[in-house]
Amino acid sequence: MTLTTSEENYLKAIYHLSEEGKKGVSTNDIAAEIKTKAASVSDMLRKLGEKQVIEYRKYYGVHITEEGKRLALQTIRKHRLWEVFLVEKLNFAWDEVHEVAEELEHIQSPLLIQRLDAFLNYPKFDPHGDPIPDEYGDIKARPRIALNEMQIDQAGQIVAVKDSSAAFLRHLDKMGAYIGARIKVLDKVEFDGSLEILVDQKKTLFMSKDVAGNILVLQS
Amino acid sequence: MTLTTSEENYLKAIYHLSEEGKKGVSTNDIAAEIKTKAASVSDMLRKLGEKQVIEYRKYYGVHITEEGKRLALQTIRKHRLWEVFLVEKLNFAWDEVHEVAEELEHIQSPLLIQRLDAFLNYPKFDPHGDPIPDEYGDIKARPRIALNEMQIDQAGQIVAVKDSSAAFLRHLDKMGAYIGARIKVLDKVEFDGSLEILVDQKKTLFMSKDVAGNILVLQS
DNA sequence: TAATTTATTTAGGTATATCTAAATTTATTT
DNA sequence: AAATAAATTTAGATATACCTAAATAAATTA
Repeated sequence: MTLTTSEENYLKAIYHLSEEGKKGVSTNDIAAEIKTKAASVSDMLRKLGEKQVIEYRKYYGVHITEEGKRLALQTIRKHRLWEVFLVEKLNFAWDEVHEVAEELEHIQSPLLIQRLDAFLNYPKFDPHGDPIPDEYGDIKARPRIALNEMQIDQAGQIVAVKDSSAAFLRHLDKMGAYIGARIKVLDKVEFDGSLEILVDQKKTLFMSKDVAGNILVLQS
Repeated sequence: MTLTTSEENYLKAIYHLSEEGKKGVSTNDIAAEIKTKAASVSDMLRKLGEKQVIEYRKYYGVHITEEGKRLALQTIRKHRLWEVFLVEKLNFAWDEVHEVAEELEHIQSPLLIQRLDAFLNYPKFDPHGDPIPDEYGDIKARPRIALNEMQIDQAGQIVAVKDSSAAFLRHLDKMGAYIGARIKVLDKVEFDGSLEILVDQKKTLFMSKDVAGNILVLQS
């Protein structure tokens, strides 16, 4: 079973949307994710349904099949390995890699990915802290908590963001935080839920509850 | 001006065919090079003509324009840089890289290529000994020399054969030589012009002037 | 030079992946 | 439960990049 670039992109979007809620994924949600029109999505869902990578019941959304999940995870694996390469070897900033990885992930060569994985020393997480599936699609989970849910005096390391848009990543950088930073919650303001954070044991900064809710921390 | 993947492939083929003979490139030659049908080529030539990357006169073949040459050289640059990456960093054999590089060359990101170039330490030649154009399309020529024209004690690497018939390649193999082998000329016999060659710093062999004349070496 | 062969182009068709607009189904209100 | 709103699908177009078969131009041969 081989998929076109476009089919891979749809399947990846469906996989990501499936992970969020447990229910079926809607046509409109997919259209928003892919930045295309609902009519185009309907067309593609019929095709993906015929290829058995999703279960498609007209008007009732889709569920990804086991085979679909396997294929989506392979694409995700490639995307994240390329991101590691771009950041660690080519000195890209971690907020510059997404678009290029979006292209690189569609290169078809199992040998290439196998060798790239070895060259990068079998990384388990990408520069955004997201786990890299192994060649069988297995993911090493790492329990993460949203920063706004941490208690005062708790410490940890920023490992991911929920919304990884360039805009948000830039904002994070501007504040003085970054993925990989070691942080500690100094205070939580009762009034609006905002937090005072110590970064790398030297810099303190304030962030809103919403920003903190978008940051995932590995507690230590 | 941006070209589609397909347009880039046609332009690259036209560039390569242009380099061989100085005359216009024919529709059928392009079809053979791209492995497509003449009718498809005619369609594409009209399009490339409109984009001014070739001069197209119906029934009389095409000539590449300066802009077309510039774009073709950029694609060739990307292709060859990726080949270097695959061989030097991912341990691909030099004869395994072409297909993958054929895909990688179409990734659109000037920054990526700039960084890749730096990461590879600005290589001037790819693993086949072909020169890598710089970002302005300038090529550092390093003419390949026939093995029988080398001087005693000169060293290099076998990068190609003029006659690539199965019979000749079998003979080469039987002698203990192969494309990619590092060689050194130990002696040239005055009597018949035959040569004594050291292969991979361990094995010596003799070959006739005619055989040596069919082998192209990249001097080091 | 006329006839024939070869090369090339045009005409018309297929498949993918989009789109807009209209039709239809499902969900929500009143 | 009927009316309305929202979501989704279908119908019909467009663009790319192919294809085969037919038409036509150019080159070659008799």
